[in-house]
Amino acid sequence: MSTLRTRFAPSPTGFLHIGGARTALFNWAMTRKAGGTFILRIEDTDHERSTRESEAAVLEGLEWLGIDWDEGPYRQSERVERHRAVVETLLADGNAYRCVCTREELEERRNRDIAAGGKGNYDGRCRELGLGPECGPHTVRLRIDRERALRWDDLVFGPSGQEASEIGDGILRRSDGTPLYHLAVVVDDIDMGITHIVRGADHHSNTPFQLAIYRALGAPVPTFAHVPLIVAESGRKLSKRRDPVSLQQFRAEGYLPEAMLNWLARLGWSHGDQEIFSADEIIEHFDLAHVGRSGAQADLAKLAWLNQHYLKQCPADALFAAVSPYLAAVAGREVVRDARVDRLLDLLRERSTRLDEMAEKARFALVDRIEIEAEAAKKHLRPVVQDAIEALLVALERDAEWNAASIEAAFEAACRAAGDLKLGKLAQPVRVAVTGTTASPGIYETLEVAGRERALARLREAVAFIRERATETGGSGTGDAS
RNA sequence: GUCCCCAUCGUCUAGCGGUUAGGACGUCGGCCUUUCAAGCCGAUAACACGGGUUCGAUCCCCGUUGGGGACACCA
Repeated sequence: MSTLRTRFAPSPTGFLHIGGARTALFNWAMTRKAGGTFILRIEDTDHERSTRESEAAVLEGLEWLGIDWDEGPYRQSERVERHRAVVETLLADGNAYRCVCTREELEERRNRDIAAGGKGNYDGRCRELGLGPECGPHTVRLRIDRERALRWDDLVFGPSGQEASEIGDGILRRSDGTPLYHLAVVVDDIDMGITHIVRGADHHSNTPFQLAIYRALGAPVPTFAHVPLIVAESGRKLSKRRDPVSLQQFRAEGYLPEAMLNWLARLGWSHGDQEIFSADEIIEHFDLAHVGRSGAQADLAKLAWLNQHYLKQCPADALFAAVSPYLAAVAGREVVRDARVDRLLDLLRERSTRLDEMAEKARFALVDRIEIEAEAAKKHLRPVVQDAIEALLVALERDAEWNAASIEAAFEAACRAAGDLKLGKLAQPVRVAVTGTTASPGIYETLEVAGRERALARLREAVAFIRERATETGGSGTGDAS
């Protein structure tokens, strides 16, 4: 057991998004590899935006991916008293001071400073005033030692940080008495004994200020690693409106957790030429040293490929469990698993990238009535094939076995009876008649899996359709002539 | 605007001074073939630009350009 302690600290202000999921994954993989302790902490100090529903969504998302934690979930909101006490200590020992500047004053001075070519940092007006608790409405600011550089060696970005003079004395506590995020995270991370902080690169520039808090508290500084952000396919920041970013959404669309995990892992991290990683392999090989420093675009095509890969090698029972809800949605009823359904899924897994798509392709074998695509009917259900279909019907009606081999024999007989018709000429019309579409598994398998009664009924309907069509066109044999 | 960061095929990336710049997804072509897939084979395609350093730069340094992030009494 190592002493490595990490944490994932999402704020429950919506769903778990893929950037957060990846951060969690990296933390988890690193911790599991080292045999450390992984802590989950919900940063819910923003009461306006935090909800219990999204907290549940976050936990659900992690569980779905198979990311487990050893401690927590803790809630930051439960620790506010501790945060307040820390601010008092800081105040008492002179590492923090009260500030009575109002927002308006602050903004005005800031603008003036920028106009004069300054950086717009807090000017330190209240820094040496020695304001006491009775000074009226006030915030509490950290007294940053301007002589000491705020630098650290980032495990991903390398030497990082800036001069203390580059940042102003930040606020630790609001005038309403509530602590700010920066103070809360640092205190929590210290109290929970976090040794390695792996988080999104959006915190890279926040780190100097947090470093200053660690110093003021006299606490050892943990090791930091900032992971580059995931960007949209447009190249820009992920947009909740335009881009698919919610883990729940991917899940609903029928992506397998294995595929999701694999995809997320390879987004910004690599291990030589290897593309396929199981959870165990990620743990075995994960290394922050091989996390890139540039942002990664979410490549949905790659996800689709991975998903099909996992679909293809999924054990039958697991596959059924995963598609079952989608099958039910298409069938309009619970679909019971049997040999025929397993066979169907085996045929479909090579033809689908997602579970919802797979269920849709299974429709012909699940429902009694299907719609024939107009275009397909027009092109394939023509008088030329009427005789052949009728011959096939005769042969199939005699087929009691009803498996791919026996059906194939029936097709051969029908083609012979129809004057040595080529199989292709018959297969496509039959496919359209039985599935309603021009694409499906092999024709024998398609019939097998559609079921004997359903297949025969649809073929009879097709014959009726062709007859009717011949009449409509005046019975002049237009179809035959073409 | 200020500060910080990033930069290899369309995308994810390998590379850590000397390589025909590799892999994967995608795309395109071929094979297979009763459709669609899958599979197999092949092709396309990159070191942003300009200066240095060096015998030699994708790799090290500087600048430019481009992109991203942070600058709240949000987290």
